[in-house]
Amino acid sequence: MLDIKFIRENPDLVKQSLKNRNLKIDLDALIKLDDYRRKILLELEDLRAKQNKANDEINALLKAKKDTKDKISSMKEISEKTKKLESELKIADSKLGELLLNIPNVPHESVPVGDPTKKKIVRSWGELPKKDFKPATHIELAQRLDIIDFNRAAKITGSNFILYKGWGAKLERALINFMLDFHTQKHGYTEIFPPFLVNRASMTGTGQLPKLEEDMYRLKDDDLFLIPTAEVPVTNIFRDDILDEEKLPIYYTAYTACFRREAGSYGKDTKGLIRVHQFDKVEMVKFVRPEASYDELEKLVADAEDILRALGLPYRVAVLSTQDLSFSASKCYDLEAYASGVDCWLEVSSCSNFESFQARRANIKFRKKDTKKLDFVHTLNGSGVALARTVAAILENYQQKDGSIIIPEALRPYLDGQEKIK
RNA sequence: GGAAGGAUGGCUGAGUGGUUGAAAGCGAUCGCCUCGAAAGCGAUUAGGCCGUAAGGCCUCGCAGGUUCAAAUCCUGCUCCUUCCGCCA
Repeated sequence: MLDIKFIRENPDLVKQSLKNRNLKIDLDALIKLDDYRRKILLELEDLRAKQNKANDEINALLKAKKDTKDKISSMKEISEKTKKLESELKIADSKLGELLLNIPNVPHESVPVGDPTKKKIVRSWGELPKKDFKPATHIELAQRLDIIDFNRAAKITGSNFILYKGWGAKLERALINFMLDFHTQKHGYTEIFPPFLVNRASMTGTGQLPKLEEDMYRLKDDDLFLIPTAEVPVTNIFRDDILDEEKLPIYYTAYTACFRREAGSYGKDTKGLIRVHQFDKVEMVKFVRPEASYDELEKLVADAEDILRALGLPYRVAVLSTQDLSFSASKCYDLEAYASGVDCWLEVSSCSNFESFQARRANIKFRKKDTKKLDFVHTLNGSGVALARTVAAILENYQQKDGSIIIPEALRPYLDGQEKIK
């Protein structure tokens, strides 16, 4: 979340950022509430100071074995006033806290302003595959090769779930291992295997709650949530912690399944692997010094790109515009892999800098080496990369005229040295 | 799921109503000593809010309550440990 002090001191900047995100939030009401809160706080502190003083006096009287009756009875009134103010303050605090939790991060100045069409392609890599036949979609290919069974997944669970089978299941597992090995061996990440269920505090820490509760799978009896991304458990590793500056930057990578209700997105990309309720993803998460976070973001994107290059998937990199930016992010690059069957650029990675937004919510600090003072870390995360769509791109781009799939070389060591799925 | 015990600063741990934001020890940092180090000695060593500052206020797992006054008493909750049960 944003620092209330920052909002108070930069109201116009925050208002402009809300406008750029196309959100209508009454910031003046929030500032007014904060004024009220601070006024009460001042009064209350004054009363408490009186109480503390009186306590010392009563104590001194007791020590001197003198009568304390008058003093105590005169303090009763103040005690009641204090209680009243305390409850008023509590109400104001919780209202303000709620409002603050719903203010999104301020986009970085380099982020294009406007609706999602304003996103900017900053670079691309690879040749679009040219085939002398009409490429099939991953759905057709998967069914023909009997490596994904959409119908039985729907029977077992519901629509938009995936059941991988045979070489499909193996391919999925190979991709996970390949990506984890790549990031740990070549990019210096430490591997994490976190819980797939998290509590409310964790979901609030990374910014999914309170705004996006209806997009999450929730276990009502236990008030736990299925993670929508490994970002949630991995970022929350350091919730309420103070890190040493020497330990920064910290790079973590984790495979997890990701669960998304995708409420309200019916009818959009609902076929095949493009939009599903459960998918696998290898995620990268960074904890860095504030000055370093934008350089780290570039490196993070490069780390994700390396995966797509190693897999030989043509892709492009886009900076998202202010209205496309997620709630907690200040800047985000999307990686889009081209898939020839559906003839679409598929979003397979989102790499974001959250600056101190998540760190403030989750209370993740570090102690500066020189001044010994505390400051919030900056957090970043990026997919490296999301699997279902990547599988679609691999199947479609590597398909042969006979319907078989050439396995990208980088994956062969993970697939018994096999060169083809047929 | 049942029973018992516990949660205090970076760590260990004292503290059962008022001078305790908190003893003591460890660790850490700085200084003295030393050629250098160890040992020893001395000092410093929680975070947040308000304030230019002086200073004030808050915080002893969380939330309520009792009281003039709560780390300390009461209630609820969360988490941890141990034992039993169940279980991959």
